Amino acid sequence: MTYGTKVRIHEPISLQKIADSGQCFRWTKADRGFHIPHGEKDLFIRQSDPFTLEMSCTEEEYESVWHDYFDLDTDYGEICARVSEEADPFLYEAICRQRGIRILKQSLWEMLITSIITQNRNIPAIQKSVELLSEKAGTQCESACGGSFFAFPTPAQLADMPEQDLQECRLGYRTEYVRLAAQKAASGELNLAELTALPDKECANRLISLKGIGEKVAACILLFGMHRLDAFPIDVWMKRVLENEYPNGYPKAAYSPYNGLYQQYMFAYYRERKS
DNA sequence: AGGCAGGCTTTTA
DNA sequence: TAAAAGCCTGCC
Repeated sequence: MTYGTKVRIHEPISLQKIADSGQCFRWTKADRGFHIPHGEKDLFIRQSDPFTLEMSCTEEEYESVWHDYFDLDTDYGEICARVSEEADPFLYEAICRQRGIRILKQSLWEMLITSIITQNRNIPAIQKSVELLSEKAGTQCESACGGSFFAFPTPAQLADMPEQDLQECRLGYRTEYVRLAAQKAASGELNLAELTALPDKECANRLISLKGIGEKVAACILLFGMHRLDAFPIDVWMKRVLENEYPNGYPKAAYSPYNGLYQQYMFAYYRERKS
């Protein structure tokens, strides 16, 4: 593998922390770095220090695709600096420890399906299902390494999967949820462009009207698929955080419009600390 | 109306 | 055997 493009960025990033943060399920370890499928392109990336990214793509592709994928135009330092150590020592510590996390700009469709799949499952199991779906229904694409990889299936590809193939993706009772969402997206009944135009609350409600999507999954889709940084998913880990660290209430209003971003630091910190 | 219990596929620890 | 980035249905 050749890493032809080297970029210096202005604030620290940690690929490892992003990989562990539970927002991407197709990253795999490769060559002291990671392999990342994204649409019909893929990337091999590694870092020699917190400010240097080495990538397999051309500079042009970095500028047009990957710079945005890693959300490098958002000033995380500024957003984190709003949190006061005196007022909120727990969040402050979480941010210090998890510095380098970013909210990736992944495909909305892929995040919609992936988020449905996450319910009641652990991360290795989620990764396996997403990979199986891609292998069985996704387009085979040419990889930057010379081999090939499978893109995440489009709505039509997913909707057209033979029953047998879909069953083999180990989705359990979520199989029906995935199929229904794919059929609606393929038919146009669910229009992702229209969804994107809705304000947070309406957007979440539209998603919740789909079978298999509740409040938590809808929040994940907003945060990870639409980059709505205020969306605040409360899963079992965040429930523990809120109960144990904020017995007198969490100052959600004060942290708008970045609740989702702060949540990501707390989620990662608490999970790491307790496991 | 809104809250709660029980069930759900499969994998992992 | 229980828990896992939860949601749905039925019941009260």
